[in-house]
Amino acid sequence: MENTPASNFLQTIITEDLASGRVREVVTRFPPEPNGYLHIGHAKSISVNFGLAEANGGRCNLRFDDTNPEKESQEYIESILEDVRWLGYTWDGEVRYASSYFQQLYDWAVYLVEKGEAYVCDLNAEQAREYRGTLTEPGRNSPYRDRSVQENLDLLARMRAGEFEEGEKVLRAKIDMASPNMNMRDPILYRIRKVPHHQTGDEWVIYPTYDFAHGQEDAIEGITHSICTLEFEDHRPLYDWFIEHLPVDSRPRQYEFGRLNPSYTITSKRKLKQLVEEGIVAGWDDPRMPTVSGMRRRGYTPAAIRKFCDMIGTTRSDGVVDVAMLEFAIREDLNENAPRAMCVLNPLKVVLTDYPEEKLESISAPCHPSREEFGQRELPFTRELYIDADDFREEANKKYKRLVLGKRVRLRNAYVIEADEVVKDGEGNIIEVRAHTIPNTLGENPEDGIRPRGVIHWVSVRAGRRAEVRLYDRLFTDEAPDKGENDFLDSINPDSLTVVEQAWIEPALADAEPEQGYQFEREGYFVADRYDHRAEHPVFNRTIGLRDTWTN
RNA sequence: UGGGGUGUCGCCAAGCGGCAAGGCACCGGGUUUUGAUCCCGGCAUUCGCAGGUUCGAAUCCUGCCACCCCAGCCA
Repeated sequence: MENTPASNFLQTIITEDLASGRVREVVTRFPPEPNGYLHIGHAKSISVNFGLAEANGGRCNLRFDDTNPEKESQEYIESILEDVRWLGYTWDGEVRYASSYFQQLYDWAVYLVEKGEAYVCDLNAEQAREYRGTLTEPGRNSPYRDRSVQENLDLLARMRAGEFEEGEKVLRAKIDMASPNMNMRDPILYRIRKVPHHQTGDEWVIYPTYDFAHGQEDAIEGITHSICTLEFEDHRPLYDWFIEHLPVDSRPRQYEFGRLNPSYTITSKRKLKQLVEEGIVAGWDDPRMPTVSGMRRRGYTPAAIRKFCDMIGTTRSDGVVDVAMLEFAIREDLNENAPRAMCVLNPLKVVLTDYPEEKLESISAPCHPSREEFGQRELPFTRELYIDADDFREEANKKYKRLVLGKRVRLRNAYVIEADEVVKDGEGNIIEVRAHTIPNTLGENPEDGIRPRGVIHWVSVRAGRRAEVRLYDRLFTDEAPDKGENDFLDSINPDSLTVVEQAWIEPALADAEPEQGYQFEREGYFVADRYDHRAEHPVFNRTIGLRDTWTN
């Protein structure tokens, strides 16, 4: 995998650390909590963490930060593993779990208690909030702050033994209730949760908080650069506090970068989960979802996602990235790598009156306009064809480069035809166009010098196959569905999915492998649905339309 | 009225005292059996604002403004 030596502030830090000898090797980690599916924002984090390790000859771990069993599940673990692999990354060694360090974390908690730097607090959640103060007022010390080491040790052991109920007691670090940084106001290290954990079962009834766990997990694994997003910046002093006050044998450092916010998209796990649970989308992997699995099903490729992550860069500024950049990345990949095919989405029958009824001609056409190695495919050509209804008008001005009554058009990869008359139903709708072929125009221009006005795609009525095509559009109509007071559900795009039940495809397409991407010429990029596509019932999803610069 | 951040073209983003890279988008033109691709060309006398230092500033200093994050026993 080519890795552009992405120059960003993190690489600068790493380069200096390597040069100064602060670290001998770069070790990063991607630490998802298994409480939802990975989305495009995670893809950026993955790209940053694995990318930096790779670019510097280092390693990157995959570690589940599973410290809150209430919200986590094995299903999420499996989806995350699959997504990271699909994106093309290989983590160092085995998959890690924060939960496998629970005993070590507990021992360190005991260590802090023994040093008089942590205490068991009996304040309930509401009281704790009151004691914590506000952004502008300092907090007050908990009345339980000065318990003896002996008592704290006893209480902590009993918390672990399950002698207290949830919410009754917590273990807190003794730092500074007057700190302007809320995170330093005696943060909670352990809380009681009498729920089974997906990895440790019922072994524990107390669980460490993110703050008490994350840095130590990094230290245990020898992480040199612990990279996270901006909202954790205020936690860094606490992260460092634990590393300094605990007998850990490695000194990881935390660095933060700006989160990815694509326009017309939401990346809040909570809200994505809501879309799934309320049935607004078909699931976490619905092609309209910004999840890795959704994008996969939509037809995005790992290469395109990685390219996009490279394009947007890694900085500490917080902005909205135009989804057009993501769309550019997938178009660029598919333009280069997707075989071409023809599919008529809105069929209108054309009868070539000069073409014999029984005749079936097999026309060989290239699978890609510039990559010969893609080979050729056979296109059956017959008297009756389907073209797209939008590609025919009874009359039109010169700017309309398609079929017009009395005019000529090139059938892609086949003959030039000329429209002679239209057949309408009782309501005046055009139901058929009668036309004739211009002789010797297969691969040649008309001998009379009259050039066709354009090129349109087609599929044989007799030899073509019916297909279901799902046309996806952006899920939200608002550029920032999440912004300020906006309720993201108010800007759901009612037309984000249009199912075309009777599209017509060239026969070879029925045998497409699931997940194979194609360019349906003049229409866009499509992918054979990962789950529903079958030769007997072809199903294609529109990944993204072709760039369209046609201005009326 | 606390603390932590960020402000360079519509969007992303280089730049780190020597006189504004690149990409996306957009706008022209050329090629084309995809109104696609490709190819050429255009697109910030200006870097949130105001002062100051300097021969010289987006880059240094001062002040101001805007936006983001923090008061979960979530991560």
